[in-house]
Amino acid sequence: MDVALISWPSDADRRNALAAQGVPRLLMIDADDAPPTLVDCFEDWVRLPASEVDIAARCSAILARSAGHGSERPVLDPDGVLRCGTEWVSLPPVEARLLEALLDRFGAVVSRDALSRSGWPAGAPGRNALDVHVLRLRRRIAPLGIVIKTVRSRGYLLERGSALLAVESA
Amino acid sequence: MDVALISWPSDADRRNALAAQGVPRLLMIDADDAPPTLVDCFEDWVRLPASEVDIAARCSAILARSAGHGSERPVLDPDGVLRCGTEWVSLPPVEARLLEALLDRFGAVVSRDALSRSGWPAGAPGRNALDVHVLRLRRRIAPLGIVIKTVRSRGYLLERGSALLAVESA
DNA sequence: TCGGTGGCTTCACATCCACGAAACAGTCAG
DNA sequence: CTGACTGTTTCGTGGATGTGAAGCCACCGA
Repeated sequence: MDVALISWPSDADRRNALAAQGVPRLLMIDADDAPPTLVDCFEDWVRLPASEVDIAARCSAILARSAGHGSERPVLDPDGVLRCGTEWVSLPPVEARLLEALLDRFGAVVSRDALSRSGWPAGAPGRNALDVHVLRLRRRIAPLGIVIKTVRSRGYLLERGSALLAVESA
Repeated sequence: MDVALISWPSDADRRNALAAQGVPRLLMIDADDAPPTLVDCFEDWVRLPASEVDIAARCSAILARSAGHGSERPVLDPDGVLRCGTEWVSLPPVEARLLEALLDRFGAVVSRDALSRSGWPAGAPGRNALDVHVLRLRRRIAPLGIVIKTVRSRGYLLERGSALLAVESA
């Protein structure tokens, strides 16, 4: 695992993308810019110019934090408990299986077919069941700051929500 | 809650003392010194000279991180006395054994079966005995700010109550 | 540009089962 | 005898899962 070095605020998009996937980041800001508001425990910033030593120190501090902390990526334990940060929710069996499939490809698209097979290994019920379960799953995991995005006609994609990130760091 | 500003490395003793107490710290180091190795999530550092804005930004980042760490675990004496903070309650034999099992996996799910085996090593009585004892246990430990959460169809989970955490940290 | 259509979202039910809770009864110690 | 501890029965409530149907919206074709 490595720390991503990001120019701030010019590379804000890349930062948000990496944050959504829980990748550790170091934001590099210029002398005149305002310091960023950090979105999670796996982020830090330095003001340029900075020495190699300082940058390396901050990178290893981030990694040390993420090691002791468990990742900011959500974790689903075998009992159907989804944890993210200090919060957790319990997921009923079907939704747990669906989320597991999404989590295996965190940040990437999972097709409806693949999801359906994960949720109902013995064969899916009605076509609409998946939609409804995704809806319920969305509402259940929303408090954890995790979001299921729709990729039309391709499938679904799991990532960290952006709205809640702002709240958390406030 | 406030962040302690500490000169580094000259005030190392004070830093260690505060770290032991879990007080958030910001280490201020001079231009030529090597960056410190951070001991926990509640610590950060800046290189002097630094602007007010930068220092404030780092302080609030520390505070944001510290939200949600550190939960105190209750302790169960061999004689069936459960202590948490300054409060305590005494537990009857069955409930003590149940709580012991929950405590062994504090914060994680314990299945009803496992609980049942812990509570009645010689074989469980009726199916509902467990429900009733969990109910009684809940009421008994509630004053200590400990909560048994139900994870439907999976088991139970012991954790600190959220309401009391809010009160305590206020 | 105007409909249409497929794909997704959401709601309203219906069913089934797990768990919660009360009320009651038996046992044992002080 | 009294009260704490334990176990059982019983009933109610709410969660989990599926289904049908209505609504929205982007996109495609005429």
